[in-house]
Amino acid sequence: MVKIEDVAREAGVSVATVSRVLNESCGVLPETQEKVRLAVERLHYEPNLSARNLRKNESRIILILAPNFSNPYYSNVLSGICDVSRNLGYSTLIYNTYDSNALDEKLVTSLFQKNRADGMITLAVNRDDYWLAQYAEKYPLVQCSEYVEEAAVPHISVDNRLAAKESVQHLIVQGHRRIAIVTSTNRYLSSTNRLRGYLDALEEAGISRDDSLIAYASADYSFASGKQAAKDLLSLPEAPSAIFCVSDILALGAIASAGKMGLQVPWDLSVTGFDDVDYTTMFHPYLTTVAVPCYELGRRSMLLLYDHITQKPGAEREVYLPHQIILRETTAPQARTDA
Amino acid sequence: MVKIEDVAREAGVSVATVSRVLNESCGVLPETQEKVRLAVERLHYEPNLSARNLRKNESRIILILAPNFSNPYYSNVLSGICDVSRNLGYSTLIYNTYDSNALDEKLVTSLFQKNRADGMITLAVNRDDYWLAQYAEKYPLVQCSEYVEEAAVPHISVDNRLAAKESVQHLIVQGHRRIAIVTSTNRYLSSTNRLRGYLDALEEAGISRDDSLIAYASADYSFASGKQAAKDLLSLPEAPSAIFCVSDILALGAIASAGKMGLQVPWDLSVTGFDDVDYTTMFHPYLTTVAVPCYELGRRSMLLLYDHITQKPGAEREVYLPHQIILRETTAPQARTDA
DNA sequence: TTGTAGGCGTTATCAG
DNA sequence: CTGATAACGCCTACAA
Repeated sequence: MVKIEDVAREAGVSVATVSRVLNESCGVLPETQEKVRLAVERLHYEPNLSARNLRKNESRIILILAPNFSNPYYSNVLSGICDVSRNLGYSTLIYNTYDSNALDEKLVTSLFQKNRADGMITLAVNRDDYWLAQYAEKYPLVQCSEYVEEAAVPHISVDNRLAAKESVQHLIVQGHRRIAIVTSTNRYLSSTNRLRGYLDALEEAGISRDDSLIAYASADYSFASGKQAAKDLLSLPEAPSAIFCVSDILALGAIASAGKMGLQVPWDLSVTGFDDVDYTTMFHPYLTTVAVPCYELGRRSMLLLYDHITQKPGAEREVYLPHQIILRETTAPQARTDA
Repeated sequence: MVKIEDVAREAGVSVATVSRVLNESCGVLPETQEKVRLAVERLHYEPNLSARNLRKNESRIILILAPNFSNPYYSNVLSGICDVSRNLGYSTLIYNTYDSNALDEKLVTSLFQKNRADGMITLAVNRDDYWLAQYAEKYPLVQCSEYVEEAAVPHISVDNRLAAKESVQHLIVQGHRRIAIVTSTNRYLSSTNRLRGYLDALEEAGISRDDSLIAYASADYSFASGKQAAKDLLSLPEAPSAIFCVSDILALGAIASAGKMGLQVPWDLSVTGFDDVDYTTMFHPYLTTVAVPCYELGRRSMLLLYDHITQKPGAEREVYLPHQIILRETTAPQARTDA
């Protein structure tokens, strides 16, 4: 292993000078700098990060708390984070939280005390993970997509409530009155807010709430659970003519269920999803959904975290990125069988 | 920050003793051990990893070189790696290689010289990434799924050639003679081997090779490119009655193409995929495919890497995990229109 | 069984 | 502008 001392000898200067050239390059004669650079080249010198980190008391590592990445939503967010962090000179350490819950305060705190990470981005905190607030006072933290409403901790997401409302309004405009929702039993704030948005839309349109039209899929938005939830809904004495699903995969499950029960989407049933992941346009009917800028969400999270790590004055604490309602083939005006 | 010295003072022993308890626990009186443990508890002491790593010349970090994780195949492998590495006391650093190619020797080597990682697992090397061989002489490395055939570098995968052969044989048994393949323009060994397996099966069955039946989809197995490749194939004067695709997503694209051209799968066309990712059973017809044990592949990779890091004598250098042909709804006996 | 002390490779504070 | 040197927090001979 070649170290700074070797470079100093090779360049005929002191280690201090080498270090200066490597870091700031300020206050060193251009010719001395050149000598050092050449020596570094010749020896293929790379500074030892453990030593540097020890000395500077930093790690240049960002911790990412992510649930099962198989969800394409998360993989896109991850890409965004990784791209930015690399540009900023950080490495990204990924901790699998296995579809939340296991997200343990002690584990996380220990990683920071041990000086393993300079900051953290969470992708799927539960709305009641209150411990985060206390944690954020001590270490740089950004919550991406999901966040704890009551805690004043930096977060970045989409306006889920508004997006859901707009999506349901589209259904209402199409003449639907019996509109169901398939949400999830997880404890994500997004699920709550999408339900709120759904109710907002109904209320504004003067449609009274019917709790039998609120179905719950599994915590991890599994296809099977979406299928089951839709089946239950469609088996109701007064079945809905439209279903708003809080995730694309759930919507796909709902469509499958409808097909199995002999219902044609969108003619017999309208379905909408959320997120706009790739497979929404892999099969007909293409899914009407809400596009969420996953990659951008990731990118901005890292940028925001960096502001907090570097203690940039006036760093934002709350960012909402624009969403977009994408009309495709799974919604249609209600067939007027009643009224 | 509480350090080992504080613990020593609190416990009334020397730092050496504390260190011993923390690491080996050998040769320390049980009662002394207890004193130390209590002090650690009281002070919430966590050893500083930078310092420890500097001293022990290790990082306890594993580098994972992965392409776009949005591919569910990779996310499952990743889960397997992460689970094992955590148990082994390693953190996993993920480097996005953006659908290969950018996998740069200099970048990787520098990460090791800098002492940032103790070992590396690659998920998608190209079959001609020969530099890996030299690299592997200096640093622990395991290639997962894809590997460089000519290089004697540890790798773990599935027997792609055999699996492909078996898959095509299933088609042959069903009476198909004009069997096409949709492979990819990427430089993965798996693509090559699946093509070899396809040819093996044909040859063994006495079916002569027809290069017009070999189509190439995009390097990243995109749905759109699968669609296009299938379209070209089906537009042939003598169209194939079965298509073997080297990836599930490609197969889904082929099915979409067939549908668009008025062909019913499996009655008018048989299609098979590869990998068995989740969405193969999200839409009818469910895909006949080859199941690859992704999670297990990841798990075993990390285990193998650990053997190499710890220089376990007789650590394996070549591991093949069993695959499984899964018959579902996209293959059927050929409709005897010819012959 | 336990303690003392030197050093891992850097950076940063001083003098010069 | 440059060089010597003291930390950073930990582990591990070696000594007791």
